[in-house]
Amino acid sequence: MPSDSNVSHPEPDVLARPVGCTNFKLRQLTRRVTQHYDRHLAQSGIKTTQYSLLSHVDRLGPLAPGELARRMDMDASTLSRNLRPLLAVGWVRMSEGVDGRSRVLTITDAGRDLRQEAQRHWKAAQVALNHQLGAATVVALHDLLDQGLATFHTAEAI
Amino acid sequence: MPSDSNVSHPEPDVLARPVGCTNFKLRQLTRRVTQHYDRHLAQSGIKTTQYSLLSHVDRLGPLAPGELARRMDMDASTLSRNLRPLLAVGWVRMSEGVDGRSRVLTITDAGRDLRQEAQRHWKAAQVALNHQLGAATVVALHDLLDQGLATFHTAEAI
DNA sequence: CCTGAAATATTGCATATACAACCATTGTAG
DNA sequence: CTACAATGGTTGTATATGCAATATTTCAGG
Repeated sequence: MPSDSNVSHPEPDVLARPVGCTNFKLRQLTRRVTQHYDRHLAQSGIKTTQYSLLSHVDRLGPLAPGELARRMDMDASTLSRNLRPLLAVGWVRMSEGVDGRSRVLTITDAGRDLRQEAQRHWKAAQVALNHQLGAATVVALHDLLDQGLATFHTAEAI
Repeated sequence: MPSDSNVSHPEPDVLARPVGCTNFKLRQLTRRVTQHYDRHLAQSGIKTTQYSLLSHVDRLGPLAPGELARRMDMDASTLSRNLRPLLAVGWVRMSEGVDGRSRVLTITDAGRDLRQEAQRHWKAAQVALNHQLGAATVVALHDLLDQGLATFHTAEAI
């Protein structure tokens, strides 16, 4: 049997043959897609990442920065800094927590207003993307991204 | 016909129903995957993004910064700055181009050596990812990412 | 009580990313 | 030839990202 093209392996031999760099492709598409969302959200004066952060603070209610970082699966220091503009502008408030160490994040009224306004633009961006890529493609992509996130979650040892 | 669940539309009605934010999911997975590659590549003292850049300069041969930016589908100013560390360390050289305006990028011998060394770690990272996610999943993901990139390419009007 | 480990958040440092504005050079229309 | 648009690249400004190191506070033993 010189060729195995008709053999139905559960996992083909691609295992040992990386076809292009997953990281590069991911970063490339992420750049493009972020620009797409940003162009829509620009009309509400907020970046997509900030909208994302604001939405999470809104939905996950008053909670500690560390907890939010875990939920959003990002480094605590990154979150700390990304919060800065939102705090400065007054869309989010940070108050003392139960401890002397911990803090609590709460969305403000202004923040909630902006979030509602921005949500319309986000939705437009998402719908436009669905149209451009085709709904089936987007659904399939989400499935794979979710699967990747579930598998990878936080740190794995080398 | 009250339900269309058995009708084979080419595009289901998901078009108008965004299921989660594509951008957030993409960014989230990109963060995780970049960390994965970076942990492997750390052993050769280079970041994944830099390895990517170095590889492109190597493969696409001597070429102008602008051209490289177009090929890698990134902003020229981003490329300009990302090149800085590679130039400083001497993995890439920038010389005068045909014009007084244009420049030419060339990989150096040191750069080529490092690239070869780093490539082993990149491959290990890619293989590990293939194992963790399953080859079929990675192949499917690449397909969707490529499809997205082809559709989206650079700027579209809102 | 005191001391060292654990938890929580932030800062130092380096890189990645892009838009807008800018400088230099070249090409072109008059 | 000269004024002006086009081209190629960098800089200004702002944000995103994470690792390592650093406070600060709490907690667990002794």
